[in-house]
Amino acid sequence: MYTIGQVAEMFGLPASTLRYYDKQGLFPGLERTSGIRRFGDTELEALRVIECLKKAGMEIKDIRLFMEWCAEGPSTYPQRKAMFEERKAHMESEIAKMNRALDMLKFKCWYYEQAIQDGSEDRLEALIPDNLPEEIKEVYENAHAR
Amino acid sequence: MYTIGQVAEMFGLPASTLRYYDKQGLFPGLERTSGIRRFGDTELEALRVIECLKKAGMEIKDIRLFMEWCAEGPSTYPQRKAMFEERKAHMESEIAKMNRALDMLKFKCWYYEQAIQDGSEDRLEALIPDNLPEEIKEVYENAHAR
DNA sequence: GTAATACCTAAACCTGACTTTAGGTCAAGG
DNA sequence: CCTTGACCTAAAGTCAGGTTTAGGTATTAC
Repeated sequence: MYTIGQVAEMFGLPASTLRYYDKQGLFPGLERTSGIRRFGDTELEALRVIECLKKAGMEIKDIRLFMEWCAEGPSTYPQRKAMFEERKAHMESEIAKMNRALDMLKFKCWYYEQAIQDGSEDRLEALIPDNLPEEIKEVYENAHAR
Repeated sequence: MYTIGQVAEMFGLPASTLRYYDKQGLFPGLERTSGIRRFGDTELEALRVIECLKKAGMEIKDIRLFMEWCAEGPSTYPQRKAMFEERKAHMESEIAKMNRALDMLKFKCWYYEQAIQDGSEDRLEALIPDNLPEEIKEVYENAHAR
């Protein structure tokens, strides 16, 4: 069992955030001894899941719903699974979009590299979009793909 | 040249957002005819870059800085390149983190699949962390890697 | 002529996710 | 004893990134 300060330390979060999560209902079964929160393995695992679901773009109120399902027992396995499946799909599409944005960034890095060498964008603008060198063509096309 | 409504349509954004971006200085050279905004190729390209940089986790005020550099001419190529390089690195690390979170989601999907079949988490809990089947072991380890 | 559209502005409002503030309890150390 | 540190609460404040509102102009459609 850990105090709020220890958990804050472990996860690199301010204690105020943990209190806030608790208030939002993210630790349904959290115990206390004389008013003081006691974080156990359940809560540490919950926190790992919270970090994951937040990175997956989920809102606090939906994470709370998941935590409530966990507290309800086996009857909610299907809902829990469906939530993870939905998040997985969402996240895969987010990662795909980010990779496209990343290709745009790569292209811009190459572009400014050239522009610095040339001293202007003139030569470069003549290359876009059909006369790009092989080395960068694919990145450019991926970045601009619909 | 396009009106705000046409651009909104093209990018699937509300016109209010485009006005907001303009107010935040994201279209430094935007022209107007009798008060009405006229979006040209420069602004469309700016908007593509804005969407990219937003996806890369950049704040509006930093995007404005970039747009101002663009308006200043070739002397700012190095700053612009540095900004993109920094964003590229940031984004690569974000994508890596998201892939770890995704592996957590994949693991949870598998976990609940099993739990539903078993009717409880008991057998499952005995498998974690050292007796997981090959099919899911790597995903689990990646998800929990420091 | 007047009504519907599409544009404009400034300013107020909203949301999510925290963070800060102000005030209080309690145990240990000097 | 009394101060320091770690905990507690409720409530107010903050911030980014928009969105909505209220009121106005200009063009086109009937």
